[in-house]
Amino acid sequence: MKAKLRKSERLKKLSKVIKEDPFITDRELASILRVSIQTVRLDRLELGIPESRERTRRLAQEATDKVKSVGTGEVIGELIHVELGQEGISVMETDKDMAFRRTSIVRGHHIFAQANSLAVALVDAEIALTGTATVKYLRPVKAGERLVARAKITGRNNRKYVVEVITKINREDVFIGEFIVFAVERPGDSLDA
Amino acid sequence: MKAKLRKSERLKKLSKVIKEDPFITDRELASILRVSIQTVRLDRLELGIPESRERTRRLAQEATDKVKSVGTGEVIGELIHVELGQEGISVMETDKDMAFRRTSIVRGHHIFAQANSLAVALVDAEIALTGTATVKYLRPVKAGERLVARAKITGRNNRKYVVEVITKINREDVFIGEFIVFAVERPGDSLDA
DNA sequence: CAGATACTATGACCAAGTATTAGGAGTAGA
DNA sequence: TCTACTCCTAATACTTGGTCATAGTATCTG
Repeated sequence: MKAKLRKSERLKKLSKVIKEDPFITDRELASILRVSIQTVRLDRLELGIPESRERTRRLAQEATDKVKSVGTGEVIGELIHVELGQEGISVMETDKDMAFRRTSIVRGHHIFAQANSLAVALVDAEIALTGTATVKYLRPVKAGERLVARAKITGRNNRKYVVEVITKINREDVFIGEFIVFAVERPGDSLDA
Repeated sequence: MKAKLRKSERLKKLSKVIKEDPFITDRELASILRVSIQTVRLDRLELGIPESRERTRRLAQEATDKVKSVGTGEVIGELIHVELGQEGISVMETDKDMAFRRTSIVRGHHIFAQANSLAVALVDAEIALTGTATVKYLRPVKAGERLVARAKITGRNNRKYVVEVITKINREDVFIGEFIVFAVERPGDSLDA
């Protein structure tokens, strides 16, 4: 069974190497693993790993999609309900890219980002900017948990809006924040209260 | 000179189309532009546009680099000075990807992210989590401006740290925040004060 | 020893190119 | 009108990084 062991180890190493460097070609893989190119191809086939060009293509596709989904929507998370000037709800799926690697705890600024962009989106004005924010993290959020943020405009004074945001995971509050948002005509206007 | 005009227009259209869809092949380009593949290749050569696979490769490379620069470092921005448990400075270059497209004003959560991650990094503990944050945006930040955040630990009570962050652009304050950060042994510990 | 499993080798083929050379079409100036 | 020119197309040979199928060798194992 010596060969089998060698093989399963090689398969592991193969996927590891490819994960680390998706651009690598079969030729390079062959020389790293000290086997023939054919073996590498068979191994890839067995593991269902596509060819180098396909891997690169997917990476690029994924990346451009990601950029678009972040850059195009002005709101972080998915807006599932909005009553302009009143209230709104946004949902955000968290993943390990948002978290500290050691603990899998989502970094605070992602939760803040969801809440902040929702608060800003609620204000019915050409341009709205956050003036101040007071937030509290009630419990750590694990990567993979689904954040539901509900925001309400609770006060208004001229161009100044008070927005309260509560973010929950399965009905449990995990984050609460108060945002003072300003509707601005020309950027550059003072943000002082 | 009719042909020349047609050509220069074609070149423009070529780079435009490629910009919109970097994955497109010469064959597809040829049928879109109603010329032969050879012409497309010559045009690309003239414009210094690499082949489709190379373009994809670069896209993927760029994307993975970006992901790494965000995901690898636990701190948003570049840490240029840290005295653990005392103070630290981080610098972040802003760009248009961080801003609202219409106004080029950097979204608040990016500024928050820099300050928050710096505050957390200052705490000398295995795991540190933000408990509460109170922040104020003093003036809008334009894409391209360089943010310098300086954080100081101003108080400590057992596992609870008070960190004050001031973010400046050329000595002008643009953001000020107070973060209460908790040093936690086991994730899941209460975050209440 | 036979048979299975693992590995290597070979050859035909493909996509999407590069690089080069050659030739036809239209146009502009002498 | 002829010539020279650019522009476009075509044809050919070669490259990379593969797929797919098929055959041969090595090695272990019952």
